[in-house]
Amino acid sequence: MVKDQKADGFNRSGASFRVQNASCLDAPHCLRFDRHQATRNSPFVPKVWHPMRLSNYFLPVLKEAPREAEIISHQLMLRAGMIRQQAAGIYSWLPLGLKVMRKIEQVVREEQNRAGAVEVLMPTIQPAELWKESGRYDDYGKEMLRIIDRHERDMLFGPTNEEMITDIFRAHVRSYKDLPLNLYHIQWKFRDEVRPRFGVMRGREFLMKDAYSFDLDIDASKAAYYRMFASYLRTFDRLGVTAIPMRADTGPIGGDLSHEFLILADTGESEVFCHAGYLSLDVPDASVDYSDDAAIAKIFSDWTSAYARTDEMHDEALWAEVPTDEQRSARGIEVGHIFHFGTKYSAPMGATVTGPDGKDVPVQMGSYGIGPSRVVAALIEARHDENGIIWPFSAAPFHVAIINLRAGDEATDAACVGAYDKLTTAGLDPLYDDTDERAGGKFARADLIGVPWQLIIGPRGLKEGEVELKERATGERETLAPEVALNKLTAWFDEMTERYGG
RNA sequence: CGGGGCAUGGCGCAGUCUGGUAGCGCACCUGGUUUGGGACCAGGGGGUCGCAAGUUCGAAUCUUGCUGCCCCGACCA
Repeated sequence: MVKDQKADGFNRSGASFRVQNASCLDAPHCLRFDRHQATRNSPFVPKVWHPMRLSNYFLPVLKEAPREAEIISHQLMLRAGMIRQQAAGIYSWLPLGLKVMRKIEQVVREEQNRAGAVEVLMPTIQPAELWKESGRYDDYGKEMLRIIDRHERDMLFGPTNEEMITDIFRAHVRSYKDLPLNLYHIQWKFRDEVRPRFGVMRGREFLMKDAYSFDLDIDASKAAYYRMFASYLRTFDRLGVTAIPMRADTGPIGGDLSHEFLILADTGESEVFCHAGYLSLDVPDASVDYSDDAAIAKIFSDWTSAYARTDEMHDEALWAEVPTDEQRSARGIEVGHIFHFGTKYSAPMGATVTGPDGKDVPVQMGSYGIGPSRVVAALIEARHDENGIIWPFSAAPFHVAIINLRAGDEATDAACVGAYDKLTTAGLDPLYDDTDERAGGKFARADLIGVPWQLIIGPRGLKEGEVELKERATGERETLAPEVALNKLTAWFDEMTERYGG
């Protein structure tokens, strides 16, 4: 932040640039024309553009949901201007949707890094050869989008990356001393689903974080699995939802140890059955020591000892052993899936390391997926009301909407801009609604896009030295002195950062 | 891929049965009055009615074929 700048960061002269809030991930600062402050006859009044001024932002909200949207998250994502459908199961991400997805991605990234995984980036397009080596080129079926390039080479749009990561591993790793190793990336995948549906919940193109672990033996590989397991618990906890690990079928990826993580939501796709104890189990906190195999194994054991299965894996006999008053059945959305699959890829593809005894052995592998694009929809399914979305702190596109009830009124504008500066200085990411819409429209829009707080500033309140603060989740409104409201927001921000900020 | 449905301006819809050359609400533009929970008045712009062929003097409307999208099922992060 430039220190000696006057409080009005949006000064009309446009003479000075402000250092952009680090949390803004948008386009570089540039000169734009502020249509709000422009007169009708001369709209080209250049000024410093701030992207988080709503009149300069791109937030195409809809009053009515398009007919094709059936489920609530799809409807709300369309209404809140987060996405635009381009074809069945294929979406453009508009600014608000992109911002949320990036925040989710960042939480996932931080927790992967914390658990010892190392980020890479593999391409979306892969050569068919690798898949012929593993035998999956023929097995994967029509879900894999096959492409022929200009040289008549068989290519494909990657539905997953086991083959490619195995290729990278075998090219660079020779010794058991380089293990354990866990590489992950966050990249777009394409699966040509027979029937895409529910918006980005089951799209054909989707963003996935996929991690791959490499270990010398099964015990070490299981320890790697447990670390990812623990990091998933932390990831979803930080995202403000309860995700319960459930024993899963291994599916086409194969393997013999697998769990799905399901967010509980009334509108979830699958029916789940679990022991009530899961709803109050402690999630490992930020001090978790991933180098302590025993501690991590205990987390795994604590989170898997009681019954928890989806309808597909449901076992009535085992379920009957759960005391009736401890049984909970609910709906869930799968947001993560982890597999241990041993040497399924390393053996056929020759990914071996030399062990301490001098013998080459194929590495033990596991893979670990979370779909950030799906998590966006899943969070909405889990957290919404009749007025719109209710974002958790970590995924919220903005922390607070500053609602100017009389845009153009000098004192009100100044108060809003002053609040904006104080909040950004404190680290918050506010959205300043400086449009000249009516109050009702602004409130409805702020509710719809689900920003945690609304700071409502108007001339009537200012005359009494008051502003209003509304909490989105509860709907509670308080009339406060501006300083008190700002202090409350910054205190909230500090507390949330402490609790969910990683 | 099996079953069902839909396709008319940016969004939501009427008009189709019973053919006569397209309408409503929201949104958008202009002017004015407004402004603390989705304002009002006046004026205005925007649609080859998914595509193609056919029937007819005439097709959004009838016939045939195709395409796209949505829902249920099988499949899946």
